[in-house]
Amino acid sequence: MKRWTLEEIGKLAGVSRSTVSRVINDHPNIRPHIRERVLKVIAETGYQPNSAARSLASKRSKIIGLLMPSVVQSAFTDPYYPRIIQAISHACNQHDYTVSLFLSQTVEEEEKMIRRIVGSGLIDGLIVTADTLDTPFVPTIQKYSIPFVQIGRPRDMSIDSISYIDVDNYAGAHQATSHLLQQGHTRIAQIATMHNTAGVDRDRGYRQALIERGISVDEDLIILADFSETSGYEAVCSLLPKEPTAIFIQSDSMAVGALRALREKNIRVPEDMAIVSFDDLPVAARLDPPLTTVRQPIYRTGKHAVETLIDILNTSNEPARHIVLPVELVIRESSFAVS
Amino acid sequence: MKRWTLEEIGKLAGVSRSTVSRVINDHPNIRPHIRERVLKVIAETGYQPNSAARSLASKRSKIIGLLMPSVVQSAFTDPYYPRIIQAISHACNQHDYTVSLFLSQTVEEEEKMIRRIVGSGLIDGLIVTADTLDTPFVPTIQKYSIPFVQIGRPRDMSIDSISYIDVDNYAGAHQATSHLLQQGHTRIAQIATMHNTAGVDRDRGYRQALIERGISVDEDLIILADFSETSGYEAVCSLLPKEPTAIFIQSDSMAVGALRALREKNIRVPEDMAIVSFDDLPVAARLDPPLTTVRQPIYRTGKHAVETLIDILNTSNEPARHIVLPVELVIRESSFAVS
DNA sequence: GTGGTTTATGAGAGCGTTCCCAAAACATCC
DNA sequence: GGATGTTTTGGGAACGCTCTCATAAACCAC
Repeated sequence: MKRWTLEEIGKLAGVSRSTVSRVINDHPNIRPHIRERVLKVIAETGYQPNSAARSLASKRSKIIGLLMPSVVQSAFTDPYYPRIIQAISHACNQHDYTVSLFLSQTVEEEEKMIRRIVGSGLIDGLIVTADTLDTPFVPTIQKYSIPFVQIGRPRDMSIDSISYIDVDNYAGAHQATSHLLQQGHTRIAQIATMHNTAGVDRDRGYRQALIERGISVDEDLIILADFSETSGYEAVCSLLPKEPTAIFIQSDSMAVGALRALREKNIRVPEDMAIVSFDDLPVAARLDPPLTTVRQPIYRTGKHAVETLIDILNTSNEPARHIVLPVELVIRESSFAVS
Repeated sequence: MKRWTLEEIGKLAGVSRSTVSRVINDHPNIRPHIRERVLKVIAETGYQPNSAARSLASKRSKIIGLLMPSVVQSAFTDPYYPRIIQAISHACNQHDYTVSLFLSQTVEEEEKMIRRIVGSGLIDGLIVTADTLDTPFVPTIQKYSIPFVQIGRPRDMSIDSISYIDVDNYAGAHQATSHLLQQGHTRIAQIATMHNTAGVDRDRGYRQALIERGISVDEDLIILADFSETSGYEAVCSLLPKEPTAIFIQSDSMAVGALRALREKNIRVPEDMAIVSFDDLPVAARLDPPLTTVRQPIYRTGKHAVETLIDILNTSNEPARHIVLPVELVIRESSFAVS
């Protein structure tokens, strides 16, 4: 398959390089019959503009990077990440952008990678999944002043300058906890994480719901975990002596581990222990019993991230965009609401 | 952060553009003190070569594409894919390559995408996960004569011209089935898939193991499924009336569904039904009972794919490389071998 | 020193676009 | 039918690198 150039296409169509370029880039002020003639030649030859030349001349590569920091790696078993990757990839394709993937294992590697990517002008912008509260690469990225959006709210201090997409973790947790309260539970435990703002916000929602009902928060009923299945399992074990009647679990994957622990101890769900969790991953509906859980729109999160970034690229960086997507409590059997 | 050019770096170091270029690209014939002087300036300025200019001049982008065809999408819940993405990404970083991700939803989209990617010279090579037996994009890729490697053996007809990395599905299935035979089972069912060559090869291994023991294959005991958890569940249901005493299940994710079905029917594993499966995903060890399963080296598969592709890029396309990685039977409780 | 050989460096051209400016073509009006 | 204004087109320069070729510098032997 021959690689054509603008010049050649122009010659075939009887016009100049510039005109062909204008046709391709949808410039106004082209006489219709010329445009058609050019398009015909393009179609016949299968001409594709050379992307390197384009980037060089226009200073835009139409590539956006997806950076998932080192810590996420361990959590790569969580189906959340594949979903978000998928969403971002699709959205990029739709907008004629290409995604490049940057997964790093260690912090140093990360630093080096960012330098290389960002310094070389390979990418126009960056989507970053904010996993931890301390995101050492953010300063680096900002130094190069490359547009980026973060998935997940950054910590408060930097919130004004950073564009982000988040889901309403606070409201979701609030709803989940309120739902348990409505079932009459008063000793509602929480399996929580504090590594990222999602965890922090969910914790806030949980607390607020209790407070609104006049129930004081019992710190003993809050167990810290790390989003992994195993940590959910362990959290339940250490929670049982404290005799809660319900648990709000901050993620489905931890809930999987939790259910396993409860089954082993012969504790019935929801009769002896009501469970509400967060995410609504596909697995939630298939568990025994099916999980009541807060559905977060992962796909839309990814889509919004891409579209927001592209918008920033096409306009300007200011002001930072903040998008918070709504969540929805999906009631299934694990919380007893059905019976 | 200022973007420097070769010319500027050269001026600062008191040499020409060309010399700086040679230092960066590790050319021989540079006097050591000059090289040092240049390197010093590069370090001080934080200079990074512009990748667009590089690609344009050298006709190599140092980007490789990872193409996952439409059909894979549905199976994106299978942890296999995240793992392989991770492996490929890491391997690329290690070799100073960048990965671009191309997930397509529909076949037409795929076609269009390939044209755009491949025609524009954006990528140097392609890694393709071969999900189905019919891979309509392979001809398209070949038309553009862009180097690529496939993950998973292609169907026989095109095997000679295509480089691929595969795991030894045949041997794995053979081992798994033999293991069940050694436990004294004779009515060994199979939950099989035939969508891709992995499924076909595993089926062959299963059959061969039976035949070697003088047991004729009972086609009734082979149920077709599609790698999904749900299909595993359903397969078990339709298998039970036929009263097998053991099942070889072609993937862990189907085994998850299968175990769920067996638990619901109060059939004990491994006492009433021995299970051996394939993949050894993290979930396998955590199931109840832990799964005996054939471990395939997913991470190494990805790594080999990248390295093989880079090797092809640096040398020539001929002859096609074929790599088959060994697998290993991991014996846990679901097959009764422990007791 | 001289001549010849090797090694190290610099300058020019070219990669295939985009962008800008000037020229050409066309339209409008008196 | 010219003068004027507007739209459309073409050509030059630039983007920042690599690659080739020519030349300058260094080296070596005699």
